[in-house]
Amino acid sequence: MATLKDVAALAGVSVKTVSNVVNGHEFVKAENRRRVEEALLATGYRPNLGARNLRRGRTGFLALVLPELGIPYFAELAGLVLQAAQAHEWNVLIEQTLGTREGERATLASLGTHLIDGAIVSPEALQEGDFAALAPGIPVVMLGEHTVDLPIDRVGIDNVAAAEDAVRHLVSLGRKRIAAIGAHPHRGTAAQRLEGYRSALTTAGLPLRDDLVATALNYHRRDGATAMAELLALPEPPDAVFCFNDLLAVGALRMAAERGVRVPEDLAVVGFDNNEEGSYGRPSLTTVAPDKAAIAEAAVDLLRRRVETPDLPPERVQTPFTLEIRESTGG
Amino acid sequence: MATLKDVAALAGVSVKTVSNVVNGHEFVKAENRRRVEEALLATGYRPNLGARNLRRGRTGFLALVLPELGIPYFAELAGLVLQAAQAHEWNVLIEQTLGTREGERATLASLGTHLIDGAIVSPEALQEGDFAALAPGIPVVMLGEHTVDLPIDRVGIDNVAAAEDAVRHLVSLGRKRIAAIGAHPHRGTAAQRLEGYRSALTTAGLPLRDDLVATALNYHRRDGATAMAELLALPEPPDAVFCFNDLLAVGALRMAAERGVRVPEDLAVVGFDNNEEGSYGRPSLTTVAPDKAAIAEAAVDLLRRRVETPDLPPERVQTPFTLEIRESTGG
DNA sequence: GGCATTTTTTACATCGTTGGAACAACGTTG
DNA sequence: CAACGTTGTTCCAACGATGTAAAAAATGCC
Repeated sequence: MATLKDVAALAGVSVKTVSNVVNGHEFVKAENRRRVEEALLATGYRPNLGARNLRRGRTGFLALVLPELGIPYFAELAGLVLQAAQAHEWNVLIEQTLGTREGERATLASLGTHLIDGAIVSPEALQEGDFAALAPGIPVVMLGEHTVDLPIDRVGIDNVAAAEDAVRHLVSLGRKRIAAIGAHPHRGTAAQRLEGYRSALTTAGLPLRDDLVATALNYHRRDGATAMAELLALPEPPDAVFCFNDLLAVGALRMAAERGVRVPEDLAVVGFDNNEEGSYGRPSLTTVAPDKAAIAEAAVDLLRRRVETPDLPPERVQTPFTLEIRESTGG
Repeated sequence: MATLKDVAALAGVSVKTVSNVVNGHEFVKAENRRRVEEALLATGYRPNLGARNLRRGRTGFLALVLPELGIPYFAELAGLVLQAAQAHEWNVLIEQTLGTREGERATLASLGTHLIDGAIVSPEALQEGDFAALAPGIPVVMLGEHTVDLPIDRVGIDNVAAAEDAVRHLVSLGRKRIAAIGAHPHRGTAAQRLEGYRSALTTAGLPLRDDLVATALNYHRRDGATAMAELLALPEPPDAVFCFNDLLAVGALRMAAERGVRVPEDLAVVGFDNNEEGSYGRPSLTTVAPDKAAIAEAAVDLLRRRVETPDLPPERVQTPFTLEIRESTGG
């Protein structure tokens, strides 16, 4: 692979002159510029970005830390972040934590390897104190909620309001025994959605029944199915269920069908995330639809600002969402 | 951010000694090792991978070029490649081509920027001559089939045999009018699956009817729905359909349901890819299940071998697959 | 203790690039 | 024609890490 030195030798000028041409600096004589450009073509020169970045102190990389690409929400989000980053000439390095606390800690710690200009992190299991692992001085933008309150930039939707909207919709259908699937001891997002669920029930004058709140330690389809099975086994099973993500809802729908429960007649179901999967299922899934493109763009933009001006006060960006009403609630 | 120099100053030894400790070389006195390790902890040193790789002549990066992370198959595969790459201390850079020929050409051309040690490419629309854009000397492993026959490493399943299995299964159920969804003028994978479909029909003594082969220019859910609608509008609609991927099948299932066609009674459906989505739908989807982990591992491994020994003859690795029989064919 | 041998440490050059200083060539001006 | 500013070029150092070779220290042996 050709280096600046090779090009310079071929063009009969100094290395720096070639560098000047490559970087579009002025003050290069037309004659020399022509010869350098010729030599560039002849050698097929490509800058070694590693060396360039070493010299410039900027890497041109951004890390995207998320639980798992196998989860549609994160896969879709990752695709959008990739596109948003491209506009800022950033390459994206994706790191999977597999949703474990240890994985997240380790990944956070590895961010300090000078390889990246900053990181967008979607935490799931992080807890108090884990942020100490984060090398100081690395610009980070957090996605969604987390339980720890640190001075770090954040992007996300108003989860409480979104959950309230979802549950209010179920209330408006006349449902009385509205369950929730997805409570979690350590997830900030879960806590907020639970809060919205409770507040909507209270506002509607419905009782808060603990047996209608199902915990899910993971948010995969099978966890939704398991939780649904438990709810349906109650002496007074629910007539509606609000799932904290679409995968849980898909699992719940499947289990309801297996148990002969009709959706939406016997049971109305609402999800969260608006995965494309939900709109093609039978019944199609009513769901809270965060504007994922807005999240991706806001995160990349916020990160760019922080990289350029590290001393800005931390910011909290709220992105919009809508409620997509489909067949699973009779829409 | 601390550098080797800082650590060396703190420990009172030379930079190289610190480097030796970091890299686990022998011949470091216990006393010095202890002091260096102390200093490493105190400074929170992290190696600058850019600099290290510059020196080593290796970038530590691998590009994964694929159509779109929003497609479950590629998202799942990407997750597995990430994991496989980790074992070889490779960071993965994901590039989306959005499935367009121009996107793929452009990405291939940009691989030459010295940024990566090699690339794993899942081509979709590449055609004859497009490989010229690929900078020479860059190790590349191709996933799946492509129409061009070049001396390049490849990993994939036997698509002809897999399609034959799928269609043979439909034949064994007694279906007579077996349709296919997913024919495509320029996709190697589509050509192979079509070949398998035809050969299985011929072997079973069933006629090849062109009106039962639906083209899909994209492989998204909506394309499957569109194609299914066309097939169901035929004077003699099919009693089974083999979809070239699961997304097409999901769309087809949805459309069948909307038209009041019962699956599997009136119509048996088989997909391809074994997305988790398919196993939770109603009915759950019978599908060809490639061993994705094996594909990811084989690709990374093949790439490693090629990086280390560029002169090896190109290799073709076939990974295993199974047929998962579920409700959509009465399983 | 003197010498050879082994172990441990260090200085230096290097990877490919770019910023800055220094320098050269040039035309312009007083 | 000397002094000057402008334009264009080269040289050198540096980014942070590591391989090499040489220097230094420790060890063994007679």
